[in-house]
Amino acid sequence: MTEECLALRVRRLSRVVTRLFDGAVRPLGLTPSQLTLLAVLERSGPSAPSAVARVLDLEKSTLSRTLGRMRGAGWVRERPHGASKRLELTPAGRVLLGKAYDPWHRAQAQARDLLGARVIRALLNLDT
Amino acid sequence: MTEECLALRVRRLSRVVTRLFDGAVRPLGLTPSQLTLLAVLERSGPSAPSAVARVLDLEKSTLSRTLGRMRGAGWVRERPHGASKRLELTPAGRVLLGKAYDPWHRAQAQARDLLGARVIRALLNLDT
DNA sequence: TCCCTCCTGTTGTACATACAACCCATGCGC
DNA sequence: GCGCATGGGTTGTATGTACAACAGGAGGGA
Repeated sequence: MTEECLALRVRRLSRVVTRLFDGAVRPLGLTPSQLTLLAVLERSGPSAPSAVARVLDLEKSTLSRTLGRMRGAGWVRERPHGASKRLELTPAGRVLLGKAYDPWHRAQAQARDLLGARVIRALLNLDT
Repeated sequence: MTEECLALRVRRLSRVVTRLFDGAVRPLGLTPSQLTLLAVLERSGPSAPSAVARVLDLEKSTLSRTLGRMRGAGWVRERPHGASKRLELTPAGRVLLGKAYDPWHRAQAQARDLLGARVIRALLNLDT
């Protein structure tokens, strides 16, 4: 069971990769989750939380709390929009994302070395 | 960045797969982490926490707390051993692991469908 | 109009996870 | 024998993650 369990494999891999990125962006006061969120908002422009949660396969409650912290840090802002809202980066958020690019790239390179081309190709072709 | 970020990919995948296994074993009062730990201890026999942490790429502090909960539930036991200790399953732990086999197998099948043969082959060939 | 349902988001609670700081035992050099 | 580094484990604190329960607005049908 320990040999083939996909939960074990995927979760262990997630821990290792997360530590890589965490070490890289931590000096900026940023976590991997938060960096991902900044990047998604930069790419998508103003978005509803539910849409972001769908894209990232994140539980809405999880997203709600992480956004709370990021709003507190002044990196994202939300404006009401019907029954929902629209999330957008603040200027400070954009600046931070810019500063995160180099560390991100370093971690990405480390992760590439760790995973190897085969795994990466397989992962990127996955719609999830 | 969102297109190729390996942290995003691996972490999202971990969330999806974790939810699959969580849904399967939750009725037993078990979490995916705890199931993994039961399986590892069953397979390895009495083990030092540091060894288990190494195998699973788990931070020792994380393992310490998860073990605390499992000890509280009566599924694992520890006996002192020099400066360290040895962890082992209790009979209740063994029984629980037995009951978890069917749900685990179902989740594993779902995960197999989700990931596809290519990804799985790539993952299993990874030493991490 | 009114109610009912559905969609969205937040809050309560519990667990996983990590880094940092600490405690303790062991063993080693001298 | 004595200090001292080293490894192993726990505790403090913060974040991520989820399920369940709840709140609130929007729309639809009678």
